[in-house]
Amino acid sequence: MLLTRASEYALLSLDTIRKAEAPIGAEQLANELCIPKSFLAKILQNLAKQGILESRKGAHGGFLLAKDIYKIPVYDIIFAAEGKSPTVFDCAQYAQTCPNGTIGSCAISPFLLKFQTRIDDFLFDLTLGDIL
Amino acid sequence: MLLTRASEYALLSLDTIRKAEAPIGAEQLANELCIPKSFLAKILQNLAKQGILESRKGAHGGFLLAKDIYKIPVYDIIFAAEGKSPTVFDCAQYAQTCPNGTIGSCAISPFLLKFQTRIDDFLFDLTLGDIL
DNA sequence: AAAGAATATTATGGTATTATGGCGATCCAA
DNA sequence: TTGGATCGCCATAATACCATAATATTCTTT
Repeated sequence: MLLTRASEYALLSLDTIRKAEAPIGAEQLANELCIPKSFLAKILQNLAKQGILESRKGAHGGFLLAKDIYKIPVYDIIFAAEGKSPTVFDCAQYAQTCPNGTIGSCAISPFLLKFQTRIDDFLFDLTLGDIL
Repeated sequence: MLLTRASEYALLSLDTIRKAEAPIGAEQLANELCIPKSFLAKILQNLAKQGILESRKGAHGGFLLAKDIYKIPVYDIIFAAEGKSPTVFDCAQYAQTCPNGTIGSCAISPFLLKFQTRIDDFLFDLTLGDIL
């Protein structure tokens, strides 16, 4: 699978957060969406680091959107949630056992690159506002 | 990752097989491509079942292409190699723990569907001949 | 100061991927 | 017809990653 639950949770959370008027806490969000609290907290933190969410500590704190939903590419959300960009096939990861050791220059490299580019472009051009 | 090594091995194998004039055995192919024999054998068998490869037993047997490379969608190859179609995100697999239990009708379903369709279309229209 | 809430770190069970080995069934060729 | 070559199938090990849990710490508002 290209995406894991982290991305699902991230997108669902953002949908709830954008509808709220005040900051929402991780725990409340976890309850509303029936998502494990700890797991969600980590995802929200990553979204905040990426500049997608703003986090406020202390009483009446929580998370809120940091920018306009039409200025947040879906790509950024997924990258933050997964901790890496969604990849078709990661040659580098298999460097040790790449047949012939021809990383990036084998018969199927052009195909993989083109495929990857298609996906990246799609996710870059699409904003959170477009899909909600 | 969207694809596993099974797809990589399948595509590399098909590239070698199409260049050969006589059937190639699984063992020889494994040696040439530096791929574990048993693992490769299973993949080749799946490609044969799918009608992409033809298998010949006995002396001077092996695998050869069953049809023209421009009539083999990359989608079919991946499906055969992976044992399933490449999915962006499989909601059904998480049916038990889907937030709100709204499978296929949550806020992000339309996005997931559109994304999946893009990938499917890309792989359907692309043939083995196009990428080699 | 005290309470509320994010932040950070570590650990763990489960599951999919990846890889291996062996043996039987089948087929071709001499 | 006989023997070697090859596919076909099953069971299993090892590895890696996903998803989750638990806990302690830091920060901020009231």
